[in-house]
Amino acid sequence: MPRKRATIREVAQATGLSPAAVSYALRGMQVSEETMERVRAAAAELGYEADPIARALASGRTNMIGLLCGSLEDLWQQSLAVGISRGLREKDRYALILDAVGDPARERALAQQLRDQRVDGMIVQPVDPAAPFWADLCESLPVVAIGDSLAGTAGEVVFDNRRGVSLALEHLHAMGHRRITVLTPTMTSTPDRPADVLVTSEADRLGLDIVVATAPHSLAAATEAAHRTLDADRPSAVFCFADSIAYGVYAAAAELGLSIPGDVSVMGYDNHPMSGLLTPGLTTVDWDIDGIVRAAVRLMSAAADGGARRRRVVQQPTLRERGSVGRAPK
Amino acid sequence: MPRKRATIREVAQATGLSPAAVSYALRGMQVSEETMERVRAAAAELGYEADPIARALASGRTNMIGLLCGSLEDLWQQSLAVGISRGLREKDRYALILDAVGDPARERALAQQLRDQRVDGMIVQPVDPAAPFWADLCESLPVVAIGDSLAGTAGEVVFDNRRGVSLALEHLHAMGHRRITVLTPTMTSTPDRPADVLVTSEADRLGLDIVVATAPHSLAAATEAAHRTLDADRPSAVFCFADSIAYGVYAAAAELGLSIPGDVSVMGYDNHPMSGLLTPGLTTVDWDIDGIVRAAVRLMSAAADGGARRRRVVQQPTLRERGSVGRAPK
DNA sequence: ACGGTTCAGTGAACCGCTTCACAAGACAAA
DNA sequence: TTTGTCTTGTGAAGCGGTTCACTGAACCGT
Repeated sequence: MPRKRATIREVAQATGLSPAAVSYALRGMQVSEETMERVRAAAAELGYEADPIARALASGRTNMIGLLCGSLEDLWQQSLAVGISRGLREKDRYALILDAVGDPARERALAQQLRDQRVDGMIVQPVDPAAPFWADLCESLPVVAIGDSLAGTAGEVVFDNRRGVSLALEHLHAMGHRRITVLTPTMTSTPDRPADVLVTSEADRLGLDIVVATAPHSLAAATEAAHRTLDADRPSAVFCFADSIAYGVYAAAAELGLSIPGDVSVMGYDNHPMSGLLTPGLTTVDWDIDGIVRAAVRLMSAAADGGARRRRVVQQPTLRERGSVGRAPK
Repeated sequence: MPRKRATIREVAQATGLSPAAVSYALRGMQVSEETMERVRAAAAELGYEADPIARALASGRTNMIGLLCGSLEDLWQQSLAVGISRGLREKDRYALILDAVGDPARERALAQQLRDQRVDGMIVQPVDPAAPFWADLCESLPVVAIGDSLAGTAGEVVFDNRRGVSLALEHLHAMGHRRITVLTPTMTSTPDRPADVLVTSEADRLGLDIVVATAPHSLAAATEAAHRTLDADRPSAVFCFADSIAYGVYAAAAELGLSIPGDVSVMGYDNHPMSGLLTPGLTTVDWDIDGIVRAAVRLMSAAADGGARRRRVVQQPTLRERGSVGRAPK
C-alpha cells in the first residue's frame, strides 16, 4: 500500500517552521545554515520529495523540454533524439520526444501541444522552417533549432549544408559522375525546400545533370522509392540526403541484381553507425552527431535557465569515403 | 507577446456559470446538452485550453506514461521506444522515455524518478526483473513489463525466450555447429541472468559446447568485445542475444579478415530492419516488433484507464534465415 | 541613543483545475 | 398535498507547492 507522500506542510510541522521557510530552505535560499540543516534532516526523515506537479503549477516551470523531431523513422534522427534525451537527463530535465513524421501540419500541431504541456523549452528539427508559427513560439518560450535556422529568437545548431552538398557532389563529380539522381526525404507539402535549392545550384555550378526525387525514411518505403529510381532511366550515381534512404537504395539494388558501386554509386548524408557495416561501406557526409547533441543540450540548458537565447553554432561536415562510390562508367 | 492563457474562471464568467459547471461541461459530465454547447462555444471563443499541470495537480493524473528502456544503445530497443511513443501519442498520452543503459542501479533510480514525476503508468523492459522494488512500484501504479515477467501486479508482454533460444540453437546444431560462443548484452551486476540460464540448459539438451560472454550494445564497444571472442579460441558460430551485438561481430570479422559464414557463423536475436541489409544477411530470431508495440500500448492504455491490470501477452518468435549461418567446417 | 540596513522567517494569497457535499427545481408517485 | 427521486448546477475546500509583502530582531556607524 503506497503510503501517501509527505507534504511540505508536514515538514514544516516537524521542524516548527512555516511552509514558506521550508520551501526556501529546500532550495537553498534566504535561510540560515542551521535551519537549512534542520529542514534537510526532517525531510530525509519523512522521506519528503517535492511534488514536481505542484511545483510546476506554482512556479511555472516544469523541467521538461520538448523534443520535436523531423522524422524518427530516420535512424540517424533516432540516435540524435536518444543522445539529446540522455544529455538533458544529465542536466536533470526530462525530454518529451515527439515525431512530426515529416509533416508540417503535424509539426505545427505537436508544437502547440508541447507548449500547452508547459514545457520549459523546445528543441526542434524543423520540417518547415519557414512556417510562420515559429516566430510566435520562439517568443513564448526558448527554442533551439537543429539543422535549419528559425525566424525569431532561438538558439541554433545549424548545419553547413551548402558545404555538405558540395562535399558530396564534388566527390561524385571527381569520380566522373555526371548523371545523378538526388533522393531527398519525403515531406508532406513543403514548398521550396532549401535542400533542393542547394543541390540544384551546386549541381549547376559543377555542370551536373541531376534529377531530384523524394523517398521516405523507413527502409521498406525507401526501398520502394529507390526501386523506381533505379528501374527507370538509371543514373550513374544516387545521392541520398539521409543515410536511411541510402539503405533503401542498397536494398533495391540487391533486389535488382545491381552492384554497388559497379552498376550504380551511392552517396549518403549523415554517417549513421551502420553505414560502415554495409558492403560496400557507404560513402557519406559525416556530421559529428555527438557535437550536435552536446551543442543542442548546452544551448537549451542555458536558454531554459534564463541565459542567452540567441546563439548560433555551425556544424561543419566531413566526407567519409568508403566503398560505395566508384568511378563512373565511360 | 504571448497573451496570457484564458482560465476556466474566465470561461465561467463569460457563460455566467460557475467554474465547476464549466469543468464538468468540458469533460462532458453532469450537465445539460445546452450548457455544454454554450461552454464549448465560449471556450472556443476565448481560445481556452485546459492547463494540464493544474489539471494534474487537482486530479492526480498527468497523461504521461514513463517508458523505461533497458538500453537505448540497442537499435532494436530504439525502434521499440519510438513505436511505443507514437502509439501512446495516438491515445493522447505522452511518453517520458528514459534509458537504464543496462544498469540495475540506474534502473531503480529512474523508476523512482518517474514515479516522483507522477506518471500515470510505466512501461518497462526490466534489466533486473528480480529486483525487489518492482513489487512496490507495481502496487503504486500500473506497470507493463516487456520481455520479462515482474513480480506483483503488472501487465506483461513476455517473450517466449525459451523457444527463441531453441530456434537459434537448434538451427546452429542442425548446421553442424558444436562449439558456440554466446554473446549476451552486458549489464552491470545482474546475477543469475535468465538468458544465461536458458541458453545453458538448452545447450545442454542439444549437447552443445558453449561459452557465454557479454558484449555491450553500442557498435564500437560490441566490436571490441567480438574482437576478443574471435581472436581467442575461435568458435564455429557466435550466437548474439541482440542484433546490435551481431553487428559488432560483423565489424570485428571484417577487421580480422574472417568471412561470414565461411570462417564463423553468426546468429542474431531481434531482427532489426538493418539485419537484412548486411552481407551476408543476418540469420536471426524474429520478434514481431509491431505486435509488441501494439500489445504494450494496449495493455498500458487499459491499465491507466483503470481497467484490468494483470494481463499477459506472450510473443512467439520465428526463425529468419538469411546467409550468416553456414555449415560448420568438419 | 537613533535612524537605517540586513537577515531570517512568517502569513496568506495565489497557480488553475477538480471534486465533494449540498441545494433548488422539475417531475413522478402515492 | 406530500414525499421522494433525478437532474443541473453551485460553493468552497482542496491539490502541494511558490512568492510577495511584511515583521522583529540584530547589527551598523555616528
